[in-house]
Amino acid sequence: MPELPEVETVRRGLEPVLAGAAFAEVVQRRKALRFPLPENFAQRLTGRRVERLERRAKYLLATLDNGEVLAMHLGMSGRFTIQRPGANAQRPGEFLHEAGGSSAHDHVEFIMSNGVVVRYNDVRRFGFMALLPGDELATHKLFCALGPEPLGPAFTPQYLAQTLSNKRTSLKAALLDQRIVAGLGNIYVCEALHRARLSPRRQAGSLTTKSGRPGARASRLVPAIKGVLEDAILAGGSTLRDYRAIDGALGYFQHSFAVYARLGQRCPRDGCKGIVSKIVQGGRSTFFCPQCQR
DNA sequence: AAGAACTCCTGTTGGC
DNA sequence: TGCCAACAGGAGTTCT
Repeated sequence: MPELPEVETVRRGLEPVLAGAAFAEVVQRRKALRFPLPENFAQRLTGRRVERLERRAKYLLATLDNGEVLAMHLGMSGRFTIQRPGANAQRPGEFLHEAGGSSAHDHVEFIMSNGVVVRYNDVRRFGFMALLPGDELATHKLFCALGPEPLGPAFTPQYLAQTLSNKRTSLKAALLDQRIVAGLGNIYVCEALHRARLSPRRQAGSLTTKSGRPGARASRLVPAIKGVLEDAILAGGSTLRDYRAIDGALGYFQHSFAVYARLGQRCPRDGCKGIVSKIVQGGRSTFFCPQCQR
């Protein structure tokens, strides 16, 4: 479910309640999510203080006062909700979890020293949590192969053209590959390719010119990716089905989609008369405008 | 060895 | 209305 903008929105919501607080109690309702939860998970967290909450790709990283890092991935349907101390009555229109009390698919609960209850809910259980030594993060198998942050300075047209050179897979599949660039998912790849006027079917290696320089296409694509992500973060992410920020707020970037989930509608690009198409690539739906995306 | 297919899981939706 | 197949924001594993 959540891609980089949604995870970043969750991070910004959780950071004020987690950073500086300690785990007073940890409730673990099942042994495993996608993978087994860490051995002695609750015991190892209890009493630890969270020093900071960061994001890498689609991971949330809570650095603890003993040097360990709690890494959390939301998978497709994972979400965090918070219950503030004394917030018992459900107010009209309020997100269910804000009313307090756990519900089905709440798999982990963090009761913090500041009285806030943070719940991890994940219907499909494709998410997972790991507890790792901080100094081993960079070399851990979950993180060592991740590509650069798309919003970071290392993600440049030069980097992308270089990395994609000779790749025969589709541009769509390449951008979903977290080893190439880390944090994009199905929605934002579709949207970025539309902004860059590039076909999702184009061979990834075709971004590289004969001279090996980035060329016009890579030079359009990189700013398109950054722009889409920045706009989506400003909008609090996209709510398709059930994604919410931790306070229950809806993202609203879905209202700005140019192509995603807009099959059959007019391409919104000025002067383009195309109709949004849908194809399947690697088992995932791709939305694009065959008219202006080449 | 790159690239594509399959897999995990539950809930919702759309077509008949 | 009911039933059932298709599909959903991800990504590790297994195949070809």
